[in-house]
Order: sequence, then structure tokens, then C-alpha cells
Amino acid sequence: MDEVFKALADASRRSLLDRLHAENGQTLNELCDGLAMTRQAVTKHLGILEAANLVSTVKRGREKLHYLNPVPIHQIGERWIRKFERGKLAALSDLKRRLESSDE
Amino acid sequence: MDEVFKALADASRRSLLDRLHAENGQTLNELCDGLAMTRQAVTKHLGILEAANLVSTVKRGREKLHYLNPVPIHQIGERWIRKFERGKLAALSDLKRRLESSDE
DNA sequence: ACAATAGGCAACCATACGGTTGCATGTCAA
DNA sequence: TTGACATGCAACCGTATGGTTGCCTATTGT
Repeated sequence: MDEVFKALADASRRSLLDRLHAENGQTLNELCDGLAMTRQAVTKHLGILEAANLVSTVKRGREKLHYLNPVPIHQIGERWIRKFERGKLAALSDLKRRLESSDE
Repeated sequence: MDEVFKALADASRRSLLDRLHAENGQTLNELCDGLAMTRQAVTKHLGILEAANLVSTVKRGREKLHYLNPVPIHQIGERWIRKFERGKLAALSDLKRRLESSDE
């Protein structure tokens, strides 16, 4: 879980996920297109995404295809974000009440 | 958005959010209890959470009360995670198909 | 009034991180 | 077969990050 959060912390990596979401199964070079960084930098990012299980790869000849794995993202939604949604209204009214009472 | 992701990337900070979720409106010292780090370290973490708008604070006398703001968490769920859930099944079957075809 | 309590500020430190360059390896196509 | 293409590996670099220590300020209870 920690690895997933850390992987998602970087905007370049989130954008890579976006691109895979738009078109799945891209090669390294395809994913490099238009990005203002070296291929090696992208390789590292993809490595981190793969280590976090957010991306799976398949080698096809001399190419490496990258596939998005949305499961960890989904799990964060289910196991982490949902927890905070339950208490949301209560927390907000708490906060509001507290902020208002500070004017007294 | 980026600030929120970055703030959530650290396990200590997520645990602070958890503690505020369990009991809202705690002081700095209360939040320090049982944590294996200095008060100053916790202060920094809370500062990052506050900068990301995940925590709001109210000063009451010499104490500072910390309140969870679940809105950014909710937004990540809505604006970011949901996007990937839509294509989830398609992506998974894509991946499955690709993995299987690599055995051919 | 004043000691204790709650917190703030700033400098410092080690390490992690994002990125680069340079070179090596493996695969395809003519 | 050999050159071009796709990727891998490793060393290196500057900066961000998480954490510490030391000291200062403000509030409070007695």
C-alpha cells in the first residue's frame, strides 16, 4: 500500500498512468514521446510503477509493452478513501462548529 | 492535487490522518503520543498536511487543535480514482489476453 | 509573579529521489 | 551478417525530504 501511495506521489508517474489509461499496451519509446525527460528517467518511473504493481509488462521481441493494472488504485479507493468518506459530514460540521466558535 | 498526493505519500502522515479520523480536534502533543519521532517532526508533517488542505487548525489559548478535512481525499476519489475504475474491466481483460498470448 | 506547559523557529544532517550521461545487450530487417 | 533500433545497467549529481537538536515565545495555573 505504501509503495502505491509513493508511486502515485509523482506527477510524471501519474501522467504515465493517464497515458496508459488512454491507450494500453504502449512501448517504452511510445511512452517517452512528448515527455521532457530522458528515456532512462521514464524507465525508472515505469520501474517504480511496476514495483507498486500499477503496471505490468510483457516483452514482445525487442519491445516491452506496458499495461495498466488498475487494481491497486481501486484498492486505495476502497480500503483507504472510503474510510474517510464515512466520517466526512460529521468531520465537516465539527470543523465548521469549531471555526465559528473561535469568533466568540 | 499534487500537494495532496505528495502529502499522502508518507506513512506517518497517513497515520496522523487516521488518528484525526478516530478523534478529531487533537492538539499537537496529543498527536505526538506514542509516535517514535520528535514533536518537531510531527509539526512538520502537520504543516504539510495543512498546506495540502487536509488538516485545518484552530488555536485555543496555548494549544493548537487539528481538524481533519476530508474534502481533498474525497476529490482524489472522485476526480482521479474513478477515472481508472471506468476502464478497469477492459484493462484487465486486455492484460489477461496479452499475458496469455505471450505463451503462444 | 513565575514555573511549567504548549508550541514555533531555524540550522543542520543523512538519505531518498528525479534526473542525467555513457555504455552494454538483445533483436530485427535488409 | 551487420547496422539500426529498443531496451537495460550503472555511476553520478543536485535537490527535496524526513528527521534531529537547540533555543525562543506565549499562555496558563497556582
